[in-house]
Amino acid sequence: MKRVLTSEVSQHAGKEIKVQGWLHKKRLLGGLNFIVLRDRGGLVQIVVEDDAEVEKLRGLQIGTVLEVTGKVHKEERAPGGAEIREPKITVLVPVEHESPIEIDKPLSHKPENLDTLLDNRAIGLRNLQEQAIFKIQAKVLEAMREYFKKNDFTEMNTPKLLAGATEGGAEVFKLDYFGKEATLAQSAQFYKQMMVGVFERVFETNPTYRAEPSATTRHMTEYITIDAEMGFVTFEELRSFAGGMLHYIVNKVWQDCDKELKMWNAQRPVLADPIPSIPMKEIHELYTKATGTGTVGEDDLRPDEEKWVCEYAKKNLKSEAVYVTEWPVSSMKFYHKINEKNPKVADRSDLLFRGVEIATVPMREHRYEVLVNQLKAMKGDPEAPGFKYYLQAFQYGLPPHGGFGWGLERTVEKIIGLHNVKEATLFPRDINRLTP
RNA sequence: GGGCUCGUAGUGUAGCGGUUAACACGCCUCCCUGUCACGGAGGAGAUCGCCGGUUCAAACCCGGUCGGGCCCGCCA
Repeated sequence: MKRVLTSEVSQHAGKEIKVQGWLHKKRLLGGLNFIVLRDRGGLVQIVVEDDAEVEKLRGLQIGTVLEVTGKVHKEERAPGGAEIREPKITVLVPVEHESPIEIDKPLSHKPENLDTLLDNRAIGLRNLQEQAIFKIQAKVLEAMREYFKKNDFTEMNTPKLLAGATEGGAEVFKLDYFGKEATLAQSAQFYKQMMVGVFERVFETNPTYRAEPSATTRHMTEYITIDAEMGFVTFEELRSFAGGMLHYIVNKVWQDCDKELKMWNAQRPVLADPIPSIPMKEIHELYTKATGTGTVGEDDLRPDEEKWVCEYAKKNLKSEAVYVTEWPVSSMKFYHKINEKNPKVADRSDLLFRGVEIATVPMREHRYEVLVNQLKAMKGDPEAPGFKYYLQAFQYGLPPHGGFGWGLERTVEKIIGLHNVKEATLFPRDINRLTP
């Protein structure tokens, strides 16, 4: 007999079927008993009246792997409108140990309980509500891929084992590479720019590694970056493209993930089109005026300031996402493009969404000589292995281009309304966690 | 790296000097023919993170230590 998925059981009313899955819940009432079976399609209720069948489950815990054959009945009182009766139960894999965490009701996501949640991840993820986070994550990725493909991007994969740091700033992980020192990629930056010379438009969705000793709700040492780069593009076009992607993601997720979003009571974000922009200087002034905390003159936004400006944009600009523009050159990377009209600022925008930065969206300096000079000015050696091959691409012709690095887990966290990026990561890695 | 906090049955919490450490969920036994957070009766399960100190007496106070969390810095 062919296996039927729980989600398709109701289509087999009146027929004998076989289902396979995990014991999700036992409700033993006595003469009439209900067990709930979970498979990739969801849940199905099985009514067990035969004592001998009930007895097969004695001592077996949630998680036990079962095969059940029985007759499908349309039944209004059953969840999903159908159930399996007169079952013959076969225990495929008995589980005798009690589950370390419960999987049939919402798990605690309180910060102080995160350790339990993550230590028992393999079991906890069987919880339907936990699964929903990652179905939404998969949908976000699907939406991004679709959006890239519609815009004629080529998907690629660049190496994560590197000879040297790809850019200044973030700390890198160092490791032994057959006696030489290698690093883990802290960004696909250089490779995606090189690939502009090949495909014009490229993207990848791969891990990024940062050895930052950060212990916050927004940082991990390994996370997925959606890296994109496009040639022959103006700053305005680039910003419009990235903003369009957030719109596309939200539309897609709210179209396809209704059930999952409801499990978390996720509220659809209000987004203006185009995503509004506020220069950093103006944000500092507004924030200082509103809170009394003096940030005027600073070359970055404080975390609290990022939250504040998102609230401000929601209230005044009808958008829960906002671009921070006109970044001072004092905090720019050597490969960023300095604004042609105002040399005090770089052509960079950070996309803030519901209080956190989810993407950095800058233009790159594409002129070889200018780029080398900017590198040297920041004490970089153009001959170093980390830079040499990167610069080669420019020497042989790269058009004006720009791109972005977009944090997948932060995006999912904020779409759902979670409070820690680790909640939106299957097996998070941070300064305190390397397992499971 | 700095600051502030928290470690009590499998899980989530209460207790904050004084007999046997309490409650909920889960687990075990029994009852229960429409449950769906089933209900009812009973039961098992905790050297109160660890080490030391103060005290007649420490889960509780003090010091140290280990492990978390949150914020800042840094970063996406």
